[in-house]
Amino acid sequence: MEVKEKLKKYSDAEHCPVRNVISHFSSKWSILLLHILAEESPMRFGEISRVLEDISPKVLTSTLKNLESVGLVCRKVYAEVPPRVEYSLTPSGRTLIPALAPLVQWSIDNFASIVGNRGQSGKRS
Amino acid sequence: MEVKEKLKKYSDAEHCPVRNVISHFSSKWSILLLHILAEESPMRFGEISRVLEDISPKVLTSTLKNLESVGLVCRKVYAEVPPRVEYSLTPSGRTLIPALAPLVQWSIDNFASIVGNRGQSGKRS
DNA sequence: CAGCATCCCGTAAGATACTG
DNA sequence: CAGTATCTTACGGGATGCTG
Repeated sequence: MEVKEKLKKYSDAEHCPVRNVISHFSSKWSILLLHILAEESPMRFGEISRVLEDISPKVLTSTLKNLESVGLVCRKVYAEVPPRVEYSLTPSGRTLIPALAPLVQWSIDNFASIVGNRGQSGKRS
Repeated sequence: MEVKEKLKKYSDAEHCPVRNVISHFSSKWSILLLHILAEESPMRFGEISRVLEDISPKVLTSTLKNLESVGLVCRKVYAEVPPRVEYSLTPSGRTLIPALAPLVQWSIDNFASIVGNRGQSGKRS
């Protein structure tokens, strides 16, 4: 198939798998969150909050909900007092991690050159 | 290193390679654009516009600039009348494509289940 | 042709306070 | 503890019109 045809087709977000999928975990914390859960599951809400110390509960909630809605994360509620909720990766979520690995590696390898002299030298806001 | 330490470190966007890198091409058209240029380089501004027919010049410009600023795309201006500008992937940009491939594949494989019955059946706006 | 300038909108994301 | 509610800001993205 012609490149142009293919891309014309994928210009429509609804028909582009990559965009459709990426859009779901390209939010600020999604990938980080996935990797946290990949290495340590299950985790409780508060635990995650403590690790991602800069995330607000609201954002964490929405990020988790988003990931849950696309079946990457599993949310398990325990009817206890005090309440306990545990998050973990779904099988589907687990398969995403290795698919992401090369990209992560690339990012690490190219981080320096991408950021240029930022982050490399003493630059810290 | 402890997972938590690692993630605490990466919570700061500036120290997280993945987020830092991904943030640059997680915009709506970036990946599509990269793949277009991966298959057909160089391309002129107008050519790209025609392929990505839904993109506005402004957004295309900013997307290209963004990709250029991180060294993924190369912009070549020809001092002619009428002006001609050609865009192509940099070597760095080319290495990104294969790193993205597994993710793309994963997206394709999991597209259906992610979107659920949307896009599968007749759903079209 | 290849943009830039400008205005507008929707949504991600942050801060803060409150609750089952 | 695990969120929700509300407000506010920042930015991506789109539309339109203009220019070197």
